[in-house]
Amino acid sequence: MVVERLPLYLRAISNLTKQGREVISSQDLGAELHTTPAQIRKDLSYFGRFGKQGRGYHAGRLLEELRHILQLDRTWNVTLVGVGRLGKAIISYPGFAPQGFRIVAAFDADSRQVGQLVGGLTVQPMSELERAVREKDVSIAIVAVPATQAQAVIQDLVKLGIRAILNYAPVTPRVPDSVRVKAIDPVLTLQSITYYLRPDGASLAGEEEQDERTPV
Amino acid sequence: MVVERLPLYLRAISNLTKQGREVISSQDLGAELHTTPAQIRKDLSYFGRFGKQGRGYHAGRLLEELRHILQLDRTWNVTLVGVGRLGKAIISYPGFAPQGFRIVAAFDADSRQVGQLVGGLTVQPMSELERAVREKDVSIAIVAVPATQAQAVIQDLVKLGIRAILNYAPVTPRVPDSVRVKAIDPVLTLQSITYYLRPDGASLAGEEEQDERTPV
DNA sequence: CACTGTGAATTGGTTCACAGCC
DNA sequence: GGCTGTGAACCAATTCACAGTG
Repeated sequence: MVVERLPLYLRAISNLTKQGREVISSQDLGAELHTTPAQIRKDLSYFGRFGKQGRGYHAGRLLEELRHILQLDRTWNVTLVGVGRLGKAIISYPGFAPQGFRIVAAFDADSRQVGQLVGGLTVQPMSELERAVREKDVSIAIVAVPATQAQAVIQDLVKLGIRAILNYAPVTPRVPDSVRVKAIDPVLTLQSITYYLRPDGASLAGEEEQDERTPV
Repeated sequence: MVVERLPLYLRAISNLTKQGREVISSQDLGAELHTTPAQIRKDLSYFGRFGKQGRGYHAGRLLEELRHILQLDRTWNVTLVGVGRLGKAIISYPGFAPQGFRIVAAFDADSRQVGQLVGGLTVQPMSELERAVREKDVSIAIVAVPATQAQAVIQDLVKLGIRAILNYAPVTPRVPDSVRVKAIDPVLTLQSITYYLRPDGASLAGEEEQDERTPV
């Protein structure tokens, strides 16, 4: 839970830095992300003492500390499995690389996709997956295959030693505890959002806090 | 929190139903989603008494109840703002319609996009947004614009009476409490996942439970 | 004097365990 | 006998409030 918020802090600090801020307080960060300053101080204090009483946090220092904690002070090679419409959009998404996530190989079980050039990568057959994971030091996989294939693909990935999966398929796969799976499913997200769209402000059960959960 | 899990239950029940199951227990659902049966019973009991002691839950009945609770027993008109690469992928994604989410209009501030036909929709200029929201009874918007424009676009949407936003832009927008925002940001997701990818099983701070957060 | 870091208090969420019913 | 529904017990997360410090 705390860890899920750190990237948000990272982003906010980065924004404030771009606006020229050198020193920022938990107050500032709270305003940017609309959370409470106490929450932010508690979260940060969980990992160390990064601030100066009476002043606040040095933006550059805090940025580096957080990047280090999250292991974002290196690049990560990522493999993509499933190069359908969604997979193609993912490969072409320009937001990963600047944050140190490089998609270094793409695979598809459909032979019609194999060989195709997508976003600078040649789509490879699944049989090449093992070699790529081994040779390119890949520990993160993005799964964008149809639901029916997802569990099998994920099982393969786990067998090859993948330790983290970003799962776009609408399934809840079974994986060993040592593997982290994060799901991105806009339909699921919309399906919970509608709960709150009642005519007035009526609620069926006890009211909940606004959440704005970090993704998918 | 509970509400975020209901769509997952919905999906699991739907799967089990397709496999021919008529009656399902919290045990079954727990196995499918790997959560504890107790969690599932508690969650469901929060909204009513849907099961039969000694038997379990009637799948069809439970499905309908959950769909009703989440207001998924109707269709929802959705508008999309931002028809760049990401927006185009969203429009073309075939997963929304079967679940009752219909993208009924698409907008872009870039005049080069306007007029284009994407996934059966003609991209409209932002000036038409107000009319569309009013005439088509839209209460959900999907935002897929660049970060720089996101806050302004979301402010407009709120002003037009939009009550829920699925936000793909990498910003944490400020909205009134009455508006629900859910973010989908794969980069943020990857940035927290790397925390756990330490060489051995080492951890910087207290170990956390696996989460597999529902999306984004 | 402003702001952090943090124990203590509180709130919320999950798990336990069992009474009640089919 | 099997399984739900639910108080009670437990555990986790957030908020409070203030001592300590630059």
